[in-house]
Amino acid sequence: MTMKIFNSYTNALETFVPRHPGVVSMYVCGPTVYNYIHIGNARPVVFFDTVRRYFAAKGNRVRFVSNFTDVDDKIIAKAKEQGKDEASVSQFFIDAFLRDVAALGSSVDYVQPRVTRYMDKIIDYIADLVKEDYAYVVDGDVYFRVSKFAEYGRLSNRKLDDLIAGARVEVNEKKESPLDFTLWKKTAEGIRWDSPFSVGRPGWHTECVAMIDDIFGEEIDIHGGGMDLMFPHHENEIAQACAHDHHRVARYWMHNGRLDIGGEKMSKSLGNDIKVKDLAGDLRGYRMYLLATHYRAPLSFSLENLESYQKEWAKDEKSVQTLFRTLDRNRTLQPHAVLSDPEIASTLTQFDEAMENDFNTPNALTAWNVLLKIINNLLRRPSEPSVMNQALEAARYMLGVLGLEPVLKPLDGEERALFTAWDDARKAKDFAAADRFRAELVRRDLI
RNA sequence: GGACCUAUAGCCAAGAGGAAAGGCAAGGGACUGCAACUCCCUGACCGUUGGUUCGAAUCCGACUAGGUCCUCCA
Repeated sequence: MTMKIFNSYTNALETFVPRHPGVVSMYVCGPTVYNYIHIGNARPVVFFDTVRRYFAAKGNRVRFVSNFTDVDDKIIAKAKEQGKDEASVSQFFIDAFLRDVAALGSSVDYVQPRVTRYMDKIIDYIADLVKEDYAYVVDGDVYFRVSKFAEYGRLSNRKLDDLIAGARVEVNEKKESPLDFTLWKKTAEGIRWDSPFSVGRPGWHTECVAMIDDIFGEEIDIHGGGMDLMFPHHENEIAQACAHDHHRVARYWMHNGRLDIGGEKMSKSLGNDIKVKDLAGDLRGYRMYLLATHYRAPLSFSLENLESYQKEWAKDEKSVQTLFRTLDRNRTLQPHAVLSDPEIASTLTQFDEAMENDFNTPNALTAWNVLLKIINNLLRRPSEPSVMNQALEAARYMLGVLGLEPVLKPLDGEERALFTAWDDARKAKDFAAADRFRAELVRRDLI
């Protein structure tokens, strides 16, 4: 099979070949930590984690990096408002972010560079751009000279003339061109650093390329983020990297589509923004909801749909748990089953084909549903332990890739005895006792 | 003003030129000591309208409705 990825840079479906065989390098734009993340922020968090899981499941070593933007006007404003320093504000929301990420079933085990800890490298990067004449200093501010980069606009498919025509009346007269973007801003307020240009702080476009250059030291395989970052942020990253590092940051650019609420943009002014931490119920149901739509398509959120997917996820998890417990009760659990059953094997093929087709997670979920039906049928009647173990193995693989991992715990002696007692009571037609044991099993969430 | 995206059953959603996947909800049936879970069966003039084609949900044009970007935003 061949991995196909839609490359936003070329606007085409391309065969994915990592630069170094067996190693996939990924960078995903992370959050500006001035608030809790909302449900739209969860989309790239879940999707790119799934990409990572798939590559890892296929035996690759995945080098996954995602930054924290902990220098920003909004953080400074928040710190001022709360009478704290910027570092404690950003640390608070970094912690909150990582809790949300974990609750969504995404791994928090990745490289997490922060702007505040990258200041020297960011300043050096900007200084290099100035030295090479790709950037210029005016009154302590530094701007990137877009006119020097002929390919500007290629990623977002824009023409320079259109951009200039559409540009707002530029209040900043220091810039040579309204398209030039800020690399460094001189400031007397808030968190700031000394630099060869002035005392100030960096613009937010340089951090990602400085981090990528430092951590990977070469063009990476995949750069991901939301479609709304394509312009200007990613365009600006490419411009800087081409000037400084002589490559386009990443060989494959991936952009996820936007999430809205009931067809309306989610925004504070409409009063319809929802924070991840405020969602009720198991967030893995939300993960399933997010993965049920292809990552590039727009997704319209509703609480009704969330509940529907949460219910579905609960049923799915229950089936796998029942399969696991049945094998456990019969002492026929095998740690690693070899997949020889053709029906089960074909669901795996179907699953992989979906994933290899530009991470078509909706179709991967369809393959999962086929396997789920097989599992439920195996559970309806006495079945071969070896086939059941294969089904469990396949389920673990698929759900592991999707980040929807059921909690599977072996039964302890007491639980095992309870199942036996229930069985015995039913066999003896002592239904009053059977109902008591059943109620206890339900109470313990074992059936 | 410029650049785009989306429109498939009550809801969610695949499919991207050759007989409309899947899930949820709903109805019917089966299993069960009674339940729950589960299983089986039942659903589509693919936004409207012109065109291209032997053949269009899929390609092209127009229209309608929503949305995005050009300005902080995943």
